[in-house]
Amino acid sequence: MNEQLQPLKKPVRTGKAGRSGTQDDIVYAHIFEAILEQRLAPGTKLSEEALGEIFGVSRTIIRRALSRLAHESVVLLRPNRGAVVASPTVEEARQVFFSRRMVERAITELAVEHATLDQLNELRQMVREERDSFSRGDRGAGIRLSGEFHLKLAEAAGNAPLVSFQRSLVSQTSLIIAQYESGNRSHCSYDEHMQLIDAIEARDAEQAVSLMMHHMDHIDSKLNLDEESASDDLHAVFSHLLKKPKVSAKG
Amino acid sequence: MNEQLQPLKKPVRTGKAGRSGTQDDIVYAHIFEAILEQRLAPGTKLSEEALGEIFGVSRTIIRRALSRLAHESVVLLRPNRGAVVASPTVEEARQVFFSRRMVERAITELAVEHATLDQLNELRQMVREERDSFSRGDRGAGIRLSGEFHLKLAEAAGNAPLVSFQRSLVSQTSLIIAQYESGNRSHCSYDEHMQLIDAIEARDAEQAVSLMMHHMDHIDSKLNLDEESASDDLHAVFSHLLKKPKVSAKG
DNA sequence: TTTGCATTCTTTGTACACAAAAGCATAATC
DNA sequence: GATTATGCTTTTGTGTACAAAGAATGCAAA
Repeated sequence: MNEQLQPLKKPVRTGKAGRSGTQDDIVYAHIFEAILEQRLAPGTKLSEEALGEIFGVSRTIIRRALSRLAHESVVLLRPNRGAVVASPTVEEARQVFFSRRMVERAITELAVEHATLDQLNELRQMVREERDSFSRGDRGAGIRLSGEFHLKLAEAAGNAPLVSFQRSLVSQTSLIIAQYESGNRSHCSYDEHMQLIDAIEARDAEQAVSLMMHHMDHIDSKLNLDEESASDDLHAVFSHLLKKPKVSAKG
Repeated sequence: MNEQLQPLKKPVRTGKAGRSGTQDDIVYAHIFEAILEQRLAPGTKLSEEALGEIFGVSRTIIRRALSRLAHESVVLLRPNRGAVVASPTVEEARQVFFSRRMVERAITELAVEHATLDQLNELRQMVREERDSFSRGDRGAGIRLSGEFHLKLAEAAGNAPLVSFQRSLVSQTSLIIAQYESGNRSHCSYDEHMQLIDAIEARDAEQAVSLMMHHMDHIDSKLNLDEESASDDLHAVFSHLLKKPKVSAKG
């Protein structure tokens, strides 16, 4: 209980905000990152007081961060019961993927029209970082960077509502991957990301969309959503009843 | 300053929540309704203290409601500067409409597959209410009910992320209509809504999507986004600089 | 032993007080 | 007379105390 971070150092990268972080941005980013990197398992209870102590801020800040996360369906906010890390069911996962296909298609088409060379080079840089993460075995960072790639692509498409929706979808997708990805098949999406950028730079809409749809298929096929989801499914079904306050920060 | 509602009576309809309202739901719904019905003009400053006094709750509740509205891009939350009713620019309006076309197409296709007869009858009931509002000259309620129709349709489609995105888009669309609709052409969408329900009930996907797309065209064509947006545009451009604390509750 | 109830304890919900930041007006100086 | 600086006011940001709602535990009765 008495382990506490020195008051809010690491700004993390909150996406793009120039002012890299008011306090709640920082808390938000930390919790989100912890969820993505599976240091916080689905179903884990997120006590306001405990988090406040850990981050050295009051419950007010924590509450705002949790509220944002809840709006993106990454945590579940139960009235009078507090927040838990969301445990998407198989059906919810399917719905997220359906929406993502729709959005990614639109984003790709818009990006072919609007993405600047600067933006495409930024995207390439992100893919390199993603590849480095996987090659040094940091799966959590890899998943996070892969998500940030798709978010950056949405920004390059230049449609604000789509960006906002995509942010929510990417967050949920990351959670789903963390929960359902079948073990050892490494999540090596960086190659497909690179090809996608090339097709966009060539302004080849048909090819770009085709690559994106295949990319979605590949992500999909790595998950246990369809067949063997029996045991995992059972776990997912009951995980919101079970309370396992496994705050797996190093003991 | 000393006019105050008796502490939070009218629950409004917050959408579908069984427990029809914690305090912030009620405040949220009231402010949202006021914006939709143009009792709060774009650019209007939303002071936390004033609203708290009006609704008889503390700033904490107001702040949460404003935060939700900001997440839906209905109000703009400027750090240390407070909240104002959003003033979507022409470009932002175009982006919202682009996203809406995409989402409405998907929703229509899903609704053809999944909507139950009960849901379709509920939708018909909503359209009747919408028609009644317009026929008794209540344009604000009409716009709101029209938006709620599209939201209900999204729920009938059975995809949670789409519902959430649609909620945000509908809110923004209502704001855009309030800001840009060219005067006297009454917003009589209820007829198209009825035809749409019929096509969905007939499970005629092609027809339903076609109707929906034409419906979008019609909404679009009633707005001043394309040509004559000069003066209105100027107003929109500067409304975030000007401060006009026109809290148009009856003085 | 098990089940139902009551009490206690933990955790969230709300209000309020204080601190800090931004805006405004006044005044002084160039 | 215009412009800038400074302090004054208003409004938001944050922390904290208190209230209320759930959950857990223990005791009693069947």
